[in-house]
Amino acid sequence: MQIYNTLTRRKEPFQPLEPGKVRMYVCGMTVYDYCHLGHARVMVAFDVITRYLRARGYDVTYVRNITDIDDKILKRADENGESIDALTERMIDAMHEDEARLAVLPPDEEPRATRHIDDIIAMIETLIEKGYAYAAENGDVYYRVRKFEGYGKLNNRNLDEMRSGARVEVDAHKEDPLDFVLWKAAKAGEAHWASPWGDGRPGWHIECSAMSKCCLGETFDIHGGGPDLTFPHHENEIAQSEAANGKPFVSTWMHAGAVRVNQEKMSKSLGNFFTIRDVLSEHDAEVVRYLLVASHYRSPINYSVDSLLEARKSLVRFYTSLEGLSLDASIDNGDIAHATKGSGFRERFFAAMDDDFNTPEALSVLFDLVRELNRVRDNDTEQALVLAHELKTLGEMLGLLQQPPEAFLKGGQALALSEAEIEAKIRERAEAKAHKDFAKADAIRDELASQGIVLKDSREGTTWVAEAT
RNA sequence: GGCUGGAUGGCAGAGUGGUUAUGCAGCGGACUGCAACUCCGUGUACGCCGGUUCGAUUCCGACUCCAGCCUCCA
Repeated sequence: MQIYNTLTRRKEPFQPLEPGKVRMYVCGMTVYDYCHLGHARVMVAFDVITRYLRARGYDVTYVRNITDIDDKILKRADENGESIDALTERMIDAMHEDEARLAVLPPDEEPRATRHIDDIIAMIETLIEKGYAYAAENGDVYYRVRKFEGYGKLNNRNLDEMRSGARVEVDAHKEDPLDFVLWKAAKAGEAHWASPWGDGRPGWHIECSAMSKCCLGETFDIHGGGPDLTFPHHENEIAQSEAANGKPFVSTWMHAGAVRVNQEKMSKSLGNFFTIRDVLSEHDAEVVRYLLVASHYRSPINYSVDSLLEARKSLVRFYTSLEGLSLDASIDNGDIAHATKGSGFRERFFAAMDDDFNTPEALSVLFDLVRELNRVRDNDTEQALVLAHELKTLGEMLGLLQQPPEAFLKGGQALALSEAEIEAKIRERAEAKAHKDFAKADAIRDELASQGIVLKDSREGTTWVAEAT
């Protein structure tokens, strides 16, 4: 396998520190608001990565943190007139709901900043002891950026150049404008924890250094996150962890691409974001997931209703080919391996995924598989079943194609008629057809079509599908 | 200004130093009472200018444009 490493800016052969085992940390959400599609992208991308690594036989430990104390949280709780706990619990529940609907499997651990204050304080103390941090008079503790030799290596940044054009906050308590805060003194009435430097709360970056160490150790395989975290967040994590531990922090840095709207990054600060729940109130969750998987995880994707409709059409093709084939456990896996031998779909799928998780390429293999399946399904049911089973198995590695086909094809749209009413119309039309009253039959079909219901006649009878609108 | 990516056919989106991506849409055919689904066939492509090469969309350099980061942001 090879994976693109942000640190070296190239694809590298993937070599876990411990053979057969992958330890991965992904920066999760700051829980002061509902997740938007940008968050969905990161969740889905690393979900696919985890699923595939496991399918590949790795024992994966996937840790994704929750930032549950932070300036934005304090502000929002205050605005809402609710407690910090109430706000963060509410948002964490919402996040779990959202990801479950998107078929994102839960990470193995979800450490929360507020539950690791001791680890955070311990790490800051180590940094002070080693001369990488200093406590200021106001009770803040800062990281001494110039002391860390490798600072800027993740982003290819030069400290002196940063200084000139930078919009770095000037703070009288800092020795150097580039220094960043590790511990923030609490103002009167703010949430706080006791520390050697007085009451306060952790800075944003330190929690990930402390929690990743706690959950995965001082050095681990993969660290991931959104596209806007490379600087300063991940750069600062490297500085903190490597200075404190005296060891390399992470082998492979992975960053997802941005979700855009009208060619502009979807973000909180631009206010152009769509929350996951808003999108899911109008669109099938699997369609949204498909949209995210249909592009490579590092490419930017542009969000639009048109792109969702296209995603739906692709899924319709997949599910249509699976429709009517009963896939139960009766198929023996050994038989499948034998029967699909030579077809090469699985090999091609794995080859695509081995190359930096190339999901678009992997999907193209599945489309080829579908064509083959449709070709054989009328005269070789056994082979069709084998292929359908293979399609579902490979689809699962992408978190797709696990619904009953009929459920997907008939659902996802708000229909004006109930299923029973539709069935009644179909019977009425069948009767008309039997009497060669094609005008009436066509009228019924057109009537249903106008309500987004497409009829499909076949030898076995008439079925229907909800059309994307 | 500095640092990253990117520019592919009507749209979306992979990939490759010389050979079909794939999906949607289009066109022709098969199937169908007519359709839908499906199958078969088919057209349209690699930002611009140079260089390397027998040959470049693919490698190198310049240019133009786009996006991201440099401030909280996934």
